[in-house]
Amino acid sequence: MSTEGAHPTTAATGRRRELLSIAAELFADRGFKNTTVRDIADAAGILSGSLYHHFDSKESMVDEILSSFQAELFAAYDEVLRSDDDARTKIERAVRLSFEAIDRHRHEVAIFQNEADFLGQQERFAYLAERNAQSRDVWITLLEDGLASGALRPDLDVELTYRFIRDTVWVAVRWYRPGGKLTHTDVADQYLTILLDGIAHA
Amino acid sequence: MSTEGAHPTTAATGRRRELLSIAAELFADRGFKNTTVRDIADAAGILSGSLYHHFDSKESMVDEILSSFQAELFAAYDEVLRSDDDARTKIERAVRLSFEAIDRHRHEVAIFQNEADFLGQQERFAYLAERNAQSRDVWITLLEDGLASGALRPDLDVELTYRFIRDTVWVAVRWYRPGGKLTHTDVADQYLTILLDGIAHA
DNA sequence: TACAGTACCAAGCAATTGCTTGGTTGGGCA
DNA sequence: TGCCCAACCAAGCAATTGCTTGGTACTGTA
Repeated sequence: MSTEGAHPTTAATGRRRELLSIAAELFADRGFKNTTVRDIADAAGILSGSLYHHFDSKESMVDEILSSFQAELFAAYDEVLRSDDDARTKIERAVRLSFEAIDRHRHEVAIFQNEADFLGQQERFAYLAERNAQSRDVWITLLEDGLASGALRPDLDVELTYRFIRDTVWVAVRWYRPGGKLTHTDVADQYLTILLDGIAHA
Repeated sequence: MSTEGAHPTTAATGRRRELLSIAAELFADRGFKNTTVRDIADAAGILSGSLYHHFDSKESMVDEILSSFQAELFAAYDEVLRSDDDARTKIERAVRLSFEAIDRHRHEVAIFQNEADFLGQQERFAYLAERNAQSRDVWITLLEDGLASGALRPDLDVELTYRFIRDTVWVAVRWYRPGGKLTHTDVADQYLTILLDGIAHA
């Protein structure tokens, strides 16, 4: 009868986490709708029905994958916001933090990128839209602080710049692979260089 | 027995085009796998079986949608490449051209962005990967010309810059809506400003 | 040794899916 | 008038889907 948190049985038994990880990889690669419970079970070496010993639906699997990832991510954003770094440093930290999330949670990021719009239509996943709004607030705040402090050029359209950064950062999940030639720090460095100073010759 | 072209009956009868347009919107909004032939038929006001009078499979519908769009897009790229504009102008034109494509063919762009990876696994859609490579060639050429002519800053990583531009441009299809407050030209202007000169204060 | 709980299997059901088949309708043309 | 043909309907089939049910093997604990 323990009812703390959205996922009462999140006290992962090990196997549960393992299955979620397998599911996350498949959801990220093929899409949620395009992954069958039999696919997941096959990858785990069990029968599809056995999944329902651990989870009560395929939906609750994505739900748990996404919500636990989001919780971790937004905790990190909050820390940046609450720090007393200057505006430019905060922006840099927020960008680096995002690439770090891509490095450590590619499947979760990919699922969110690909499925949030569609899943968000269901009431169960309404928190996805809330998180989106929350993320926008973070960035708009950072950018406005940057403008106010003179760190950013005054002719920027804040809303459009926010979208530019958001899209640019997260879409990297499509090609970035941990363990590849480029570390997530390398990518963040280059992206920040372009973002802050542009590609044109000075 | 006419066998010219990949789609023998592409000589659109009007109704055919109409059905493809309806399908494209649904594919873009819900995803290919997530759109049923009954969804398409309902939206068109006919029964699902009647679709098979016009097309021989759901797959051939996306196929036709994507391949005809790609043909148009790459013709436009070619024109930029063959022009005698300077390097920077060519880059600007290529960016603007992409936003124009998003404006005029949002559904097609969205489908390509969302489904290309998955569909590309099938032999039938191998041309998607080829087009991707072709697009990369275009951009790498433009960027290297820009570096050679001194229009771009010499410390740029060409490969990463290519990805940066590609991702940034196409991902805009997720939020851009024709007829909204911002025209595609507005968006292109702002994006080019950031891309070329960065967001930091000079 | 008895027992409880976790992790799973074996079989199958109801709904949904893409697609097929054989027929009907109505406008254009000779 | 007779015919054609594009466009559609009505019904349904086989496969796939998410999920359920009733049971079994194994492990740790008292």
